[in-house]
Formats: sequence, C-alpha cells, structure tokens
Amino acid sequence: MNMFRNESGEATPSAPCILFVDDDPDVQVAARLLFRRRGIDMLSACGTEEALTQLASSSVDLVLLDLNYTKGMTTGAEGLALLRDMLVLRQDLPVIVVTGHSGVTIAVAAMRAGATDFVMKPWNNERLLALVEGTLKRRQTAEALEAEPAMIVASGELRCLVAEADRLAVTRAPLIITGAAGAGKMLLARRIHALSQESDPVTIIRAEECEALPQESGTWIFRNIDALSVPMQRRLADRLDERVAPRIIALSSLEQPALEAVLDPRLLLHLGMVVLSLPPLCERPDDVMALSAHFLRYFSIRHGLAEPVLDEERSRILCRESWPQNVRGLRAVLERAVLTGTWGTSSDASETATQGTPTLRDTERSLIETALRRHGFNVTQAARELGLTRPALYRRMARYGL
Amino acid sequence: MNMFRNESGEATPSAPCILFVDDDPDVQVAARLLFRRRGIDMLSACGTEEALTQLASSSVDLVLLDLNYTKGMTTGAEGLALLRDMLVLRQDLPVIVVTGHSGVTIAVAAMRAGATDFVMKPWNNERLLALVEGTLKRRQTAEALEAEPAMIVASGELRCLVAEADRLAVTRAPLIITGAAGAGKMLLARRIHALSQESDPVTIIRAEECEALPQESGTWIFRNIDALSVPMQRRLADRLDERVAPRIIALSSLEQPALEAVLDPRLLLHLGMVVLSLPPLCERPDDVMALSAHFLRYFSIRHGLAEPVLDEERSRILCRESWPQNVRGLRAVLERAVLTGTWGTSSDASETATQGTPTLRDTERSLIETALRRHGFNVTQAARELGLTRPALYRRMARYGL
DNA sequence: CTAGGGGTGTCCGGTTCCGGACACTCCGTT
DNA sequence: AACGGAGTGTCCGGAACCGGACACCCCTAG
Repeated sequence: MNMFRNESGEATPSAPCILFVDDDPDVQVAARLLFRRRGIDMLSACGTEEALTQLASSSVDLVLLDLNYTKGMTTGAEGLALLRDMLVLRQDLPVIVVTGHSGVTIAVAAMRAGATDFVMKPWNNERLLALVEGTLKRRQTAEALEAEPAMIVASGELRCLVAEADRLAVTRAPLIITGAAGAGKMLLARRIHALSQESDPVTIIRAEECEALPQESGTWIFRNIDALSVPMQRRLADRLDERVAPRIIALSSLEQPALEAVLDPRLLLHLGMVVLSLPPLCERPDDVMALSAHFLRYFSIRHGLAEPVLDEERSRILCRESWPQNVRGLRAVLERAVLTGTWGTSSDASETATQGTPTLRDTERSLIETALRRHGFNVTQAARELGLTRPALYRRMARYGL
Repeated sequence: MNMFRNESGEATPSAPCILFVDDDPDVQVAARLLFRRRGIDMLSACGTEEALTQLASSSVDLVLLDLNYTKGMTTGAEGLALLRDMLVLRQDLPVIVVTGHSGVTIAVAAMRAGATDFVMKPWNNERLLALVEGTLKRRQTAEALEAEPAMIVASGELRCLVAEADRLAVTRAPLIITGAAGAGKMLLARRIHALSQESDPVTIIRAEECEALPQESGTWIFRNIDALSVPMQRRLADRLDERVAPRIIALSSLEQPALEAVLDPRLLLHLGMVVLSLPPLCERPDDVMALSAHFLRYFSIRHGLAEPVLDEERSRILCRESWPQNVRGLRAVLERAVLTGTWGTSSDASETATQGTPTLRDTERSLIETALRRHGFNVTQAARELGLTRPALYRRMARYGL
C-alpha cells in the first residue's frame, strides 16, 4: 500500500483487495458487484490451486472462503485444508468463512483452524459488508501503525513479543513495557491499544509530570512509570482497586528488577502481571534490516527522492552498529541517506570487510561482540564462554575495536 | 500432578480435575456423576466470582463453561467475559463452552474469545466424555512432554519462543532450532513434533554420520545440521524440492550467522524460513528457578528422598552460574543435591567442556571444515574464502585433524 | 611434447600472541 | 571499617604463528 500524497496532502491508499474462493460463478458475480460499490476490488478463485496461486501472486488483504468446491462434497474438508494452507503462507491473513452448509460443528472447526470469522449463506449484504469493511479497517489500522511510526518486526524474538502483545491486546490486562529509549515502547503501546478492539479514549501521561489522575476510564499509557511520585502511585493503585478501572500500559526504560524496586508494591501487584521487554535494536539485526528497508522506502516516498540501494556492505555496517538511540537513531541515519546520499553511521566503514561469506575474522568478531553483550561486557565471563583467556580476549577486543 | 509410583512401577497420576460453571444445580449433579464414573473430579461454580475463586485456588485442568448465570440473561455476554478473564489468568487453560442457547453466532464468538471447543445442551454423554477426555489427554501429553525431559518455561523470552514453536507445530513448515548444547533443542523439536497432531514417523539423524537420506517421509530431525556434508546437503535440498517432502527440524549449536555461512544456499532457502534460537540458560534466570523447582521435585520423587530446600542464597547462586552445559548441567546439579545434599555448581569438567556454548575454537573448526567441504578440500580456495593464507589454513587443519 | 595455470606441502627467520602473574578497584558481607 | 570475592587492565619471557618463498605435481591447450 503506497503512501503517495494527493494535492490536499492526505494519504490516499489504493483500493483494498479481497479474494473470494467459491465454485459458484453467480455467487462470485453478486459479490463482486456488492464490493465494487464500496470501492473494494475482488479477485476470484473457484478452487484450491487457483486460490493459492492468486494469494501468492497478488496483494490480497482478506479472503472470503467457501468450504466446498467439488460437486457433491459437503463436508468442508477441502476448505478447511485450504484455510490451513493459506495461513501457513500468510500467518496474518484475515479469512472469513462463507458457507451454506452451516452448523455449529463446522463453524467451530473453521474457527479452530484459524478463521477470523464465519458467515452463513445466503448472507445478508449489509452484515457481510460491515464485517469485511470492519476487518479491513482493523487491518489497515494495524498497517497504519506499522507504516509510520514503524513497528517493523522481523527478528524472531520481537515477533514473539509482539505476538504475545497482540494476544493480550484484546484483554484488559494491565501491562508493563520495558526497553531502552527509542526501542519502541510507545509504538508497542499504541499498537496494543489499536488492536484491543476498544474504542475508548487513550490518555498518554508523562509520569514525572502527573499530578492528577484522569477522570475518564479507558486506556492510560504512562511514560516513565518509574518516575511517578509515590503519592500518585498509591492513588493509582487505589484507582485500580475500583470495579471499573482503566487499562494501564506502563512504560519504562528501567529493566524489570530495577522497576520492581521503585514501584509501590500494591501498584506492582496490579501492573506486574505481564512485562513485555523490548530488546535494544543492536540485539536484533533482523529488525535493523527490516526497519532499514522500511525507512528507505518511506523517506524516499515522503521526500520524493530516489531510494538508495542498501548493499551488503552497508547492511553489515548497519547491523554492527550499537544504536544507542535504537530505532530513533536508525531512522535518522536512513532519512539522512535518502536526503543527502551519505551514510554517516561510523567512520572507517569498510574495514577489511569482504562481501559474501564472512571470513573467520568477521565471524570471530561477531561472536566476541555477541558474547560480550550477553555478559554485559564482563570480560571474565565472556572469555570463559569463548574459551579464551582474559588477555587473549582483551587483545581481540583491541583488534576489533570493541 | 505428582509422579508417585505404585507397586508395579507405573506412574499413577492423580485424578484430573475439571471445573463446571453453570447456574443449574441439576446440571451440576448430572455432570458430576457422569465424570465420576470416569475417574474425573469435578468442581462446581454457579457464577463468575465463584468460578474465578475456584480457578485461582484449585488445580483445574479443564473448564466446562455455560454462558449464562443470571435469570433471564441469554446473550452469553457474562460467560464470554468470564472466558476472557479465565484465559488471562491461565493462558493455556482448555475451556469448553457448554450452552443451551446455541447458534453459529455465539459459537463463533466463543471460539474467537479463546474457547477450545463448543458443545450444545442438552449434551450427548458419550460425546461430552470423549471431548473432555480427549482434551485432558492432549493436555497430559503436553504435560508429560514437559515433565521429563523437561521443557519448563518460565522466562518471558522462552515462553514467546515456545508459543511460536507451538503455533508452528501444526504446520509442516521446516524449522531451524539453534542454541548451545544442553539448551533444549531436541526437547523443543520433540515437543513440536508431538503437538503437530501428525502421527507420521519421526526420524532422528546425526548429520555428521548421515550418508543416505531416509526412505520414508514424515518428520526428520537433524542433529548438528551444520555438520552435514555438502553432497548430502545438496541431496537434502533436492529431496525438499519434491512434491511430497518430509518435514525437517534442523538443530545446530552454531548461531544463525555462522550457520548461514556453512549451509548450502538452496538448503538454506528451504530451512531458513523460521529460526528458533534457544538462549543459553544463563540468560534466563526465571527458567533456572522454574527448572530447579521442577528437578528438585522430580528427583525427590524419583529417588524417594526428601526434597531439599532451595533458599534465596542458593537461588542466587544458581541464577548467577554460567551453566556451560545449560539445562543438562543444571539437572545434574539438582539431582546431586537431592541424592547427596551437596550443591556443587561448578566443576573442573564443566569449565573446559566442549559442550555448552561453543568456544571460538569450536566455531573456527566448524567453519573451516565446512569451507573445505564446500570447495572439495581445495585448500587454496577455502583459504581465500576464510580470509586465511594457505600455510595458516594448513596449520589449522593439522590442529583440528581435518 | 611443451608451456602455463593452478594447486600441493613444507621451510624458516621474524613477528605476534600466549597466559600466569601482578597491582588495583568495587561491592557485599561480617 | 575490614575482609574476601570477583573483576579489571597490563606486563613480559617464551612459545607459537606468520607468510613469502621454494620445489614439485597435475591438467589442459596449443
């Protein structure tokens, strides 16, 4: 979905596209007309292979899925198998099952297989439209959150964390999100709220400035919860004892043990059920790569300039950077690259690096750096893990500038 | 669930316990009789607060949940809210919705809210029993997997990873699992296979000994995938190009970058879709604590001895330990503690163990061997790729016996 | 048959790296 | 306040490694 700007300055997304899998041409025609009136493009498939081909080759935002495509088949097994295959290809794909052979059993089976929702034939036009548009909107909301500001997720670790956050989004469980400045705490908090399917208001509170709690309920996002004064912490704990309590998402740059040391115990009992810890960017090079690709595209569109090429050499440099300001710092570097063509991340960018397969020295450096980070730059422990003596490790640290 | 042994030597688990939430006493009585005949204990609750209290204070393995408890209420909203609350408290709790006010809409809503299954009143006794017993059995299977060998998961990071693994278990997606020796790669692989709901055979292959691929399909678990010879890697890649391909779970102690450097690119394209990286035990003190509690209980039962007390001081020592042999090492320490009452956390053997996180020499050896294999033992080309001179490479080959 | 390119395995004087030891700091416990 | 444990950063005599050079082999093209 491009973010091209029209004259009034508003982003104009392209039409959403859905795929309808049904063996009945009349149904296809009727649906296409219905959706066209709402500006929704509709692709068609009449069977499993065509559907998977369409999914693989087109940008599909949602699937409507009948469960039977072979004459005389009514068990829905074909459609359930296709549903599973689709969700392997596209984990996040909304699939709405639309079937005439209805019943609780098949509905339950479809939902268990991963369907987003279930509609019986013949459908009610308005209800179907509402469901499709609502699902597309929520998906666009999720995508808009990821467009800018970015919650780009590539590394396995962050994917797990975001999946956990998404799973919890629909609850009203209070959350703590920890992580270094610029690691994406507020992004994650916004995403959780957006995906919570709650339309209540969100209030963002700088804890260090907080002298009164908001009147209305809803969702409260506290920045720097560790800086909340003790009296306010107690008032917040009292507020959370009430029957109708707001949902709290508390952000902090402190790590969990330190945070637990500074929060009021009663407040901690409310908040501490779930702690999501965002790792620093330097620990997730896959995210560096994904974010880099995203920012280059985003800023080249935003500034109307050519998108710079990110070659392997630069990729390695970006991944190796320590990023003290996390995503914020990376974002700045990439915007500057788009604007000026310069890549000011660190000097001596091309120090003995070879493209392609890393040399032994490259690998050695990477392993040493990783071990040092894992042990918080405790040289004794890192050396032990690496099978080196401390002086040997010191020499390598000097050699590689660590 | 205790693992007490009866006279014939078989483990006899205590009776499973379910909680039935329904406001109709007659329904409760009928259900209790039904389940008692099958050796299933049944707790009762007639409303939301009682249910949550029971859940919090008892070891409940499964919940049967009616959706309405207030006279005249038929929307199911109470029950859906309770379902959500229960799943916040116990993420992995199987909840079967049992309701008389049925319909596709409410069934879909219940499933979306996280119910495991859906049964309409009045139920068929045999079907309900089959469903409950089947669900309990799957849960026991999952728990048995975790009992011994242990896949104890307490830290947030590992919980995310295992959740991702469980989600992928039902797919046939190939996986790579990396992590130091003893971190639990094989445990995780077995768990994935067990939860995949596939009854196909599993074949465990030591990659360094592999000279022919198995005939049958199914699931192939490769230990030390990095040690697979280049010709075998190519044959495996060819095999995976075929239409009916086995499911591959590839294990390695190398970290992802080093692994990517040694695997055939075509093979990597097949396998590299998902990489699950098990962190070393020293990075997850919550797991240390949970595993310690587990092993102490397990070994005290197994050996018929008193369970040692794990005080704060010992906890701190265990968490601070570097655990070069990961869970295997911790397990040994705790078994020794049960058997002898001594808490030897470090031994000379573990200090220089080749197992555990690979040392630089281990990694260097592996990379050299792989490069040599990749180039058919052409020393000149391998040296060039590795960034070494030929004499330097010769010396390393001699050092490592290549 | 000859020449050239690419590779092999080893040598050896010079250079670099090794690790045990030392002096010191910091922090928690008594 | 003193002590001990864990860690830091550096030193230095000896050991190990370095790479250019050498002699040689194999294969292919002319």
